[in-house]
Amino acid sequence: MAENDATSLVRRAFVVLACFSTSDRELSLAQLVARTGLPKATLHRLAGQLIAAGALERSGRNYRLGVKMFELSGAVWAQRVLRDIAMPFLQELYEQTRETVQLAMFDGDAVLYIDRIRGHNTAVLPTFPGGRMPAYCTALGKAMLAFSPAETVNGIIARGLIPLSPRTVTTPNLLIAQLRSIQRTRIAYDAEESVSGVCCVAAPVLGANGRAIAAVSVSATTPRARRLRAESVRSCATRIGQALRDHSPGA
Amino acid sequence: MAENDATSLVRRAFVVLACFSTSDRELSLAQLVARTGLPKATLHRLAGQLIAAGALERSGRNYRLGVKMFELSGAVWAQRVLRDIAMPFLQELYEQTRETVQLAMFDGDAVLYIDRIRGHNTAVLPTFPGGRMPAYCTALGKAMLAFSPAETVNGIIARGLIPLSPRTVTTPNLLIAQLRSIQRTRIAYDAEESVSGVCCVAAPVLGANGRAIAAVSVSATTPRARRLRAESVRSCATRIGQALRDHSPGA
DNA sequence: GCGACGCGTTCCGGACACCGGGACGACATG
DNA sequence: CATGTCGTCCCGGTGTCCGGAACGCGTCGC
Repeated sequence: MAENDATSLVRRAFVVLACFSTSDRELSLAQLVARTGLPKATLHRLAGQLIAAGALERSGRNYRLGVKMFELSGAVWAQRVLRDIAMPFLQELYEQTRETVQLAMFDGDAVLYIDRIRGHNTAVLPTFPGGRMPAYCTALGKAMLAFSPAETVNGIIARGLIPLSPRTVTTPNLLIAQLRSIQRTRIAYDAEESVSGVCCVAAPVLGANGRAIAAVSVSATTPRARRLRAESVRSCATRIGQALRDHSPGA
Repeated sequence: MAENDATSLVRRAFVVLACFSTSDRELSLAQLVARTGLPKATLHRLAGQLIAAGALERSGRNYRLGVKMFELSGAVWAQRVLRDIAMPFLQELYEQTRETVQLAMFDGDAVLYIDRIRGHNTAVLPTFPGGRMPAYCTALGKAMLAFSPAETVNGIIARGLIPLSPRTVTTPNLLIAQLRSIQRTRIAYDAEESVSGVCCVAAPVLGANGRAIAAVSVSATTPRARRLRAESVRSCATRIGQALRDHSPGA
């Protein structure tokens, strides 16, 4: 485990917290040891300190993230402002489509999900606010990649297009062609490329400089996806972009 | 500053992170020093470590919370499950009312806001997901207090009912009478008690044991508040409670 | 029942990551 | 120019942190 190279306590603390970022609700001390490579006694003490700080909680003999981590997230300004401004538009898009609506930003090589509106009987997605997915195989990611610097795209291609589903596009030329199309149409599709059985239409939220700040998407199970209206998504994204510019002129 | 008693580095780290939990988007090193009482060199180093961990970011000479803090929040299971399950119902409530809908949990003496749906031209509230407010002067808080152990209520009263607005209820007997009424009706009101110019109707989400797990509210500016339908809010809360029980039988 | 194993908790001598006062350069102001 | 405030860096000192080891508990297989 590369993370046991960490010598700084703060770094170690966040390595431990990050262990919970996957699908695990709770982890035992032994599991944390296995994941971080930190010595058991060290980890036990660190976990105790994280509990005292509210970052972790006990659940029986297991640990889970504490409410403090939720609370601190509200103060992450970039996400909060985007979410606040986008919410009315996302809400309208949901009403127009009756399918799951998602808002995401770009972070590293990944899509970082910011918010989501879903109704009864909408597609069950593995994504959630705070979650991440590789950019190259999600409509949201591609929508943003198409309006990102070429170095970003090239970097992602160089690091490899690992398949996430049987339909993931893994050839650089095909991805680049898709991004070219998105640059023209401002609409990105994900035809079961990230999640089998789910299709997605996304559009980039652009800043004043033409770069992607975020993206909006509508997702549906494949049989229902033919009803997804690209124009609604694109319009929503455009209006969010405008609302952001109105909120922070010069941004 | 009481927090400078902290000797554990983890504790100090979270004291620093908590400085951003208020309304400040960014803080300078000097402001962090003033707020935490930690020595400047110590703080400078700690902030650097938090940056390395992704918990803080630089913005010019200032600091702000980093994207990592948003990302970790997605893994706080209790909030995530509640939010996921409640979302379709919140969405319906928004459509019925066209006013700001909020979902909250109870944490310590405070309401912790979990999610919010708002539209164009809805009331501007100072609350946001991750934010907190005293329980005794918010409809959400009172809805939950009414279905909490008596010790909880007595503790809050003993610690003092500090006014948040000119309309905040600060006499224990009146609060208790309100809670009695809420126990009968399952509806709580906030008539400009927490925020001047804003009224709120809330209902508790009850667990199988009759205790409040969370609460739902609709807020509107005072002139529009007479249209708020208590029955819609109560029905929404009841259905969320049922959905939670279906999701985790025995909880 | 007994031994082995895995788990979490606790102890304690050692050490090194962290501490913080102080120096320094940059910038703003009178 | 002098003063004050800011953020950054240095470095000797030290106390918080480290982690191996021991321990108690529970489970499982023989």
